[in-house]
Parts: sequence; structure tokens; C-alpha cells
Amino acid sequence: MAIHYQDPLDHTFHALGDGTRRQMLTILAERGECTASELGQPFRAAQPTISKHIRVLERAGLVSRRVDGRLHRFRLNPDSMREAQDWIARQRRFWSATLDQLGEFLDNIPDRESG
Amino acid sequence: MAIHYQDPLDHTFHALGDGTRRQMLTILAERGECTASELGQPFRAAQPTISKHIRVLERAGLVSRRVDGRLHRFRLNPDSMREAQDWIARQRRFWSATLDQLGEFLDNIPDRESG
DNA sequence: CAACAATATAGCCAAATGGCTATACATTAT
DNA sequence: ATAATGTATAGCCATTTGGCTATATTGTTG
Repeated sequence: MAIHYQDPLDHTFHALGDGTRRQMLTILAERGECTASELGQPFRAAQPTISKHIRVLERAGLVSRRVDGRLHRFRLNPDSMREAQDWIARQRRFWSATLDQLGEFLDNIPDRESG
Repeated sequence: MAIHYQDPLDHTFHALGDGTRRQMLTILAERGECTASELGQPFRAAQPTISKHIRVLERAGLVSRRVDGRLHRFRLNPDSMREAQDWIARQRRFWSATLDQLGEFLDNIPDRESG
């Protein structure tokens, strides 16, 4: 029964649903390529725990791994994050269209598209 | 062990990590306010299952509920989704800045024509 | 009031998650 | 060759998740 063809977005959003992993992505975004140790250093989790988190990010396509001797170096993979962002952006476009139809919240529209 | 003060983004991204829930949000975005039944109708899940999914969306702040007699009417809550999108957007801004600074991408392009 | 309709809640289950310790593996250093 | 370092894997555990059935709750209707 269980063969549940997982949408890639399932993995992406799930990976983003944990604060430790989001912080790892932030570190990668700020510093560029990092090793597994560097990614884990801010947390007081055990090393295998960090390893697991990294695997989740990797499965989600959010980071890519490059093995360099005994170091595993990671960097952000922009595509995956962009797809997540695009999904939300599409929703929000629909949503604002719906709002226009209904005439609700007209004062509340926080920002415009474009960017 | 640790009381883990959940970041609101944890709930938001977790809620987005399930295809059924994402589809519910799409329905809401397309049709505007919907009842619980309308949200569940496309799926062959049991009614309590739908009810649970809706609660997850609600906990995440992605939808808001308005009880109207025996009908529960839901609509999208834009703020929550926008915060998720903003988080990603910030990451992506950092990321591209990092790329610019380090120029590391150039080193790693695996094969180029000619040299 | 009784019947029906829309939802929620309780309780159960299997699978996944996030954490840990202990250990294996691979690479570098002595 | 041995030791030390960086990382992964194997188990184990408690909690959460997503699904179900059965039942309760609340509102509508005859």
C-alpha cells in the first residue's frame, strides 16, 4: 500500500521544518561551502545526529556533498530552495487573485509582486 | 528532554511538507473560503483524517477557521505563508551574495570546453 | 422530539523522526 | 603500522505522524 510517490516538495518542506536544519542552511548561506563538522559545531547534538540532519538536507536536494579526503564539504543547492519558494509564490498569486474577487482585506495587502 | 520552543516556521514548513495539505491550500487559493468537506472531497481519506490535516494547517497559521452553524469555513491566512517565503528569500539572497564574494562556483564547474 | 448532516475527538496502529551510544570506515599524521 | 581525525552506520528509544474505525458533539430539518 505504502508506495507513496513522494513529491520532491515533500522532502524539501520537511527538511525546512526543523530549526537545526534551517540554521545549517543559514550557515551555508553565510559562509559558503562548509564541512560536516562546521555545520554541526553550533549545536550541542551528538555527531551522528548532525550526520542525520545533513542527510535529510541532502535527500531534499537542499545541499550537495563533495567528498574531499576525509572531509565532506557541503554547499547550498539553489534549485531545491527555489522550487519551494516558487510553490509558495504561486499560492500567493492565486490567493491575491481570490482576494480581489471577493473584495476582502483590501487594506491588508502587504506587498506587491516583482522583485 | 529539552523543551524545544518551536519556531513558528517549524509548524509552517511541516504543514507544507505533505502533498494532501498542499493541495488543500491550492483549493483554498483557487476557490476562496471552503468548508471542511469541500477541502476533503478530492481525497479518498476518511473524514477524521481530513480533520487532522486541517488542524495541522491551522496550527501552522496557514488557514483560519470560521464556524458557521455546523459548517466550518476555512480561508488562507497570508501572513504565515509570507513568512515562510520570506525566510527562503533571505536565504537565497545570502546565497547569491556568497557566490559573488567567493567566486567558488567558477572553480567547480566540472568540465569546460577548451582551456 | 427524532433523524440526519458536518465536524471533532478518542483510541488504536505502523511508520517515520530525532535523539543517543557504540562502532565501523576512510583519510591523514606520527 | 599505529594513532588520531572526520564522518557514516547500526541499533535502540521515545515521540510524532498519518491513517483508520467508532463515537461524541453540535446544528439543521422533518
